[in-house]
Amino acid sequence: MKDKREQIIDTAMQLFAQRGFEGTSIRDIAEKASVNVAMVNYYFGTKEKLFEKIVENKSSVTRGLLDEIMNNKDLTHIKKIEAVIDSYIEKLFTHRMFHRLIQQELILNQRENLQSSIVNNFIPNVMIIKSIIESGIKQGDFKKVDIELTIATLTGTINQVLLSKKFCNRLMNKSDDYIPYEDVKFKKRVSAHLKQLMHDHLLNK
Amino acid sequence: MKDKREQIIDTAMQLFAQRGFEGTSIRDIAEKASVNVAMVNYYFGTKEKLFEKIVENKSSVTRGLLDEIMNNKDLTHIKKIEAVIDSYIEKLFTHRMFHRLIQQELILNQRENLQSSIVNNFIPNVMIIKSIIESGIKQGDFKKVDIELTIATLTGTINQVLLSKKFCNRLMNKSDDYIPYEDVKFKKRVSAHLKQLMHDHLLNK
DNA sequence: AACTTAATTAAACGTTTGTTTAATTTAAAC
DNA sequence: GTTTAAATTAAACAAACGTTTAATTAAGTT
Repeated sequence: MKDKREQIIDTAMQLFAQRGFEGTSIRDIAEKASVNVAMVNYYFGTKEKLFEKIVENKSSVTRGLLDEIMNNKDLTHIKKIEAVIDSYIEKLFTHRMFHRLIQQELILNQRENLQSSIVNNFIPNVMIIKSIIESGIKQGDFKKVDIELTIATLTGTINQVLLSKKFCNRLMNKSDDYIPYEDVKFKKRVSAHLKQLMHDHLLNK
Repeated sequence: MKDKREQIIDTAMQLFAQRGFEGTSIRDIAEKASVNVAMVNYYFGTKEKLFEKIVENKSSVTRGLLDEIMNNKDLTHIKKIEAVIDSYIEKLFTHRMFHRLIQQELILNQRENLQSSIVNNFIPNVMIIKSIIESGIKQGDFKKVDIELTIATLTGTINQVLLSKKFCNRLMNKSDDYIPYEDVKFKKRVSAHLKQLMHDHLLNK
């Protein structure tokens, strides 16, 4: 049995991701987490601080993986890009609730500090991918592409299928109750597409 | 001078797009639109109906353009794809407030009917692009790609730079007050990237 | 000019909201 | 077993919310 603090965080993240920050009341959270309403403010002070705590908590987990890929000298440039793709898909699909939450926060222009910290948290990842592509271009493995927009394509494609289940299912001709994100076959399909796309786009032939 | 009904719709769309549906109060809308609070309910009944009216209003405008492209027999397959890209960028950049609004609604899982109608509204566009790519493959102009995910890449890339100004500017190394969506050079850059990407990905060489 | 409908307003209504209080229970320390 | 602090509760609070009401003004019709 998780302790109540954790229970609140987990429940709040789910509800925030589903209904948005303003769309979720503290009473909603408390009820679903089976705790008293006052416990939320007791542990976190305010609703906004709870929100920040969620982002803070999860962000710390998602580091260091891309560094390994970049520094792995056994991999060619294109293999590194492939590893980045798989790492990204795995991470975002697994933590999709949290990912939806911060994407919403990015689109909304409320809470500037939080938005800044989210962006700042993402920039190092961008830089790593950027340096891989730059190196690939320098050494003649890759074509001279628009690096920043190529990164936008990578993340944008994943977001497009990840952020709305309904949209994804209609696009893929699946039924509404199908959950693509838990289907290994679907993950592999997205991975295969992005790898093919990057092969085509990056490699000098 | 616009009439008050229009003024309410325009203001509400802006605020909904910026702050979300629940994050925007009727009083906010009324104040910014310089009308009495009661006018919103007088014209639209409820806040939710106002929201639906906005989506309904705008959706009707955005049709018919892709059909022309598809049926234009002077264009090769790849030229059609290029035309689709430019048409999409133009449309989404111009109506970016509205686009943010419906993207938010897609991510949120509230208001199922509205979500369905948004998805339904988008599917015909998907089908047109799909049929272009299918035809291209059939006639040997295009490679056998993952059609659905290629469409996700097209829309996802645009969304990625369109939905959050702050994210876009940081990715592109621009200052925070720069508004990329009103800069023709930026539009052309996105267009050029997507065309290059689709050339690489689709064309049989 | 009288009448009718539409537009507009300020005020009020009942809920829901985030948060606080004050009292009570549980757990830990001595 | 007594003391002290932490955890938990039900109740209350003020503010903000969407919406309605009832009264007033403006516009259009006969």
